[in-house]
Amino acid sequence: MTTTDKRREILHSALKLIALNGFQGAPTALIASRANVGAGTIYCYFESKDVLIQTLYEELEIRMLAALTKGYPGTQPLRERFIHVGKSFVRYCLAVPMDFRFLEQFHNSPHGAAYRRDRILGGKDQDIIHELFEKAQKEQLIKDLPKMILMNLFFGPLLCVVRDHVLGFATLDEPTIDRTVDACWDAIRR
Amino acid sequence: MTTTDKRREILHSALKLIALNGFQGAPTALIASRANVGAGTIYCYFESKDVLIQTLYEELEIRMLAALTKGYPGTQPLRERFIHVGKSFVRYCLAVPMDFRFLEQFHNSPHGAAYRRDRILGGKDQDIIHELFEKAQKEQLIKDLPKMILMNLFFGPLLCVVRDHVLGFATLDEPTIDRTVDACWDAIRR
DNA sequence: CTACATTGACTGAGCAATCAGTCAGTCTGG
DNA sequence: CCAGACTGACTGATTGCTCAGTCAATGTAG
Repeated sequence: MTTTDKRREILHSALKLIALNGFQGAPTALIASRANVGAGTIYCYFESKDVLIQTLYEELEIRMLAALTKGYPGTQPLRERFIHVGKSFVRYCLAVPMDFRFLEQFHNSPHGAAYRRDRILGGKDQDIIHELFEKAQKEQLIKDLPKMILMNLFFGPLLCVVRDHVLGFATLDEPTIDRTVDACWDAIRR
Repeated sequence: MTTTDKRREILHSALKLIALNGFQGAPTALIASRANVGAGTIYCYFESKDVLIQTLYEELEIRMLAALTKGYPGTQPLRERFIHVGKSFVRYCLAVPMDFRFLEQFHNSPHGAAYRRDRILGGKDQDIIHELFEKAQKEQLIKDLPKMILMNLFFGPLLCVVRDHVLGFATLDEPTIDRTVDACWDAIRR
């Protein structure tokens, strides 16, 4: 087993434990043993448990953004772009439920709040999705509300619906996903 | 200070600490000292920390449901009832941000998942809000989607928007609240 | 004085992080 | 080609700390 394998095993085992049991239910000793690695090995690769978690978060966020961007219909009408992003978001989350649960745990923790504060107050929020909302607003296709509210109107329900599915409270099939994303568009369109 | 006062002080101090710092950041020793009470006194009133948290949750949930029900326009058109519930929800959460933060912490914890599972699978979910969605669906005023998805479409964005306000990422004024709730109605209406 | 409420030092469990030690793999001098 | 020195990735018992919960001692109301 190479050095990189161990690092990957540690990240994977941490992801799984945190997704299933929360930060509480993922002691370093358990992360190590599930990764078939000594307790100290974690600290060869990561300065602290916090750094491990932060690293994991950043990797998952990059993968998520890539999934939303993949196949992005940049030339089609804006409405189609919103629908694409919404569906991609739901499908990606359902495809990697562990990643989704981890991201949720992270967001609802002191880590998450701090991270978000940095991003928003640091003006670092600038990606394809922010662009999309700004353009649609300029073209008066969507309601005249603060961008953050529009984003919550669109993604808020999707987040809730995916959570309910992943936790086993509901079941999402393809047609239901499509119609839910359409409903989110109804919320923001003029 | 009477017996009841101490109980209330303990609950209040726990609420505040958990809302601000999460379950992690609310050790029983600190809850007790902030309540001007000995560490053992908590256990005169509550079997365990878990029971204390559960009790607190149930009290807050009752208050919240009361706030949504207050002034409920049971005779007006269904749309107006939705708007009333939506606005009441947002206003109440903004009025008691600590309660809101606590409820969020609770929902995003093992406690919350277990509680929710009991409610949903036990078929205990039957209140004025569920009634409202069912009636609107029977009258074909709202979309033909599973009730749980409709509820997420309506309340999901409100939850997100209130969270952003309470965490200081955004500011909600009255007109914005009104227009956001209207947008949530657009999401579910036919 | 009695019965009960309250206290806070204490206990044992569980935690993140450490570090002295191990050993497979690599290098070096003969 | 090989024996012996060396390296550093890896290990896991240990450390120091925090926490929920306990209980003997103390306070207090009737």
